[in-house]
Amino acid sequence: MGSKERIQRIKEETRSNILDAALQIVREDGWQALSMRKIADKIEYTAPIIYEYFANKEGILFELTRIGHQLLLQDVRSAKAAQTEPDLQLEAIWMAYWNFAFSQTQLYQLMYGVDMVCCEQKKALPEAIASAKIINDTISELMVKPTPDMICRKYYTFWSIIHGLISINLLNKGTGDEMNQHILKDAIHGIINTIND
Amino acid sequence: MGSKERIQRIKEETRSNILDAALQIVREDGWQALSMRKIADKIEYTAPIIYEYFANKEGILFELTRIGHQLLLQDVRSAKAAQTEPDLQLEAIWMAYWNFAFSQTQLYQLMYGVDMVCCEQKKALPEAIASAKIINDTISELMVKPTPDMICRKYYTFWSIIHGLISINLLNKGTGDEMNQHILKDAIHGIINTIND
DNA sequence: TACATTTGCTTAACGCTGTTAAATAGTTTA
DNA sequence: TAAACTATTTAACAGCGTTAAGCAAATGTA
Repeated sequence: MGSKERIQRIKEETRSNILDAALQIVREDGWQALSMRKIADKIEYTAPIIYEYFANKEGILFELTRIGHQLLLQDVRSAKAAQTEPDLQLEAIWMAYWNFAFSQTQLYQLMYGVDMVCCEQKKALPEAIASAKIINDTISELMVKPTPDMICRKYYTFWSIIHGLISINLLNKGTGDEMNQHILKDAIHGIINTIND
Repeated sequence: MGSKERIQRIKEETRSNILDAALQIVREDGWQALSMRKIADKIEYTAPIIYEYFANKEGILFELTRIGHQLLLQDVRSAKAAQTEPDLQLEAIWMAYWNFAFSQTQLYQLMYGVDMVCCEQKKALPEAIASAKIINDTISELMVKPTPDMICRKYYTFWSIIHGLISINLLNKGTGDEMNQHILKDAIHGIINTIND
């Protein structure tokens, strides 16, 4: 009778289990180790079951990308809220990106990896847009005469150097050591100081 | 009789054909389309033949990485040679990186892609080291009191922002449009101007 | 209660992947 | 001419993403 909701509930649970299992496999053995059959093994089903919850493997990756952007958005919001001055807010936000990349490396790789799929959709992800908006707003607050074009340019400059530093550190299997964190802070201050040029 | 050399020659030719075929496939349909059988088709052999020239697929990727670093090294050398002043040399070198990324996108993806294989070997590649040395020397010439530590830090800062900007542009399927080239030049000048801070 | 239908799940299969071993054809050597 | 060696292919294995068919258990209906 009233088991409609119960069924719905365990279905959502299974869907969540699939995502959890996928992430667990990737954390243990990297993206190249992820397969539908391994996910199925982990949730104690067989592979075809997964296709009742996701259209295909890319669908799972897309959902994980979304989860990643959700988590990052939370961190960005907290970072901004923890500071009052725009310059400190901006620094805190980029440090949040940095920390996210090394604490959630696999999600970061998926979200910003070069060859990873789901490129088109990413742009449209509301969580990603929300994070970008927070950053743009903070940059705007720092400018004496902000124009959309200048804000965008500064945003790209910031994002490039952070993403670049992170990439190099991830490539070198580093965990974001002190020297590079130093470089990051230097670069952030450099851009902030010349933000009105 | 004297066909030993001829055989050697056509063997080297086949090896080269394998690499050419691989690169051609990747240029046409992307990295995910590359397979041993497709390479074999293109050179009009069957797949197992390839294993007499390369240990495995990763061996091909490694060799392509090497070729990429060789080409880039040439560009870097030309860029430096075309200028006399260190600051202009440095700008020209980074522009060479930028142009390489968009003219040889597939090789660039292989050389610096996040999830691509051959990570450990890359650091040891002599061509990659040679390019890095040229850049470090040029940075050193720009400094009034260069120390290894500071040179390294500036190198990382440069490389991060260039690699970051390139990544974003490649992700957005862009071809390195004018605005981002503008950002790149701005950033380079910014770092050069504060190189002694 | 008996039959029909739907649901949940598995098995089997297709075409693809990288890779290896066995078989075959072709050329060289004795 | 017979034996040895070389070049190349065919066949196969295990794994991949994905789909279709089958089965078994639960549900709805008479």
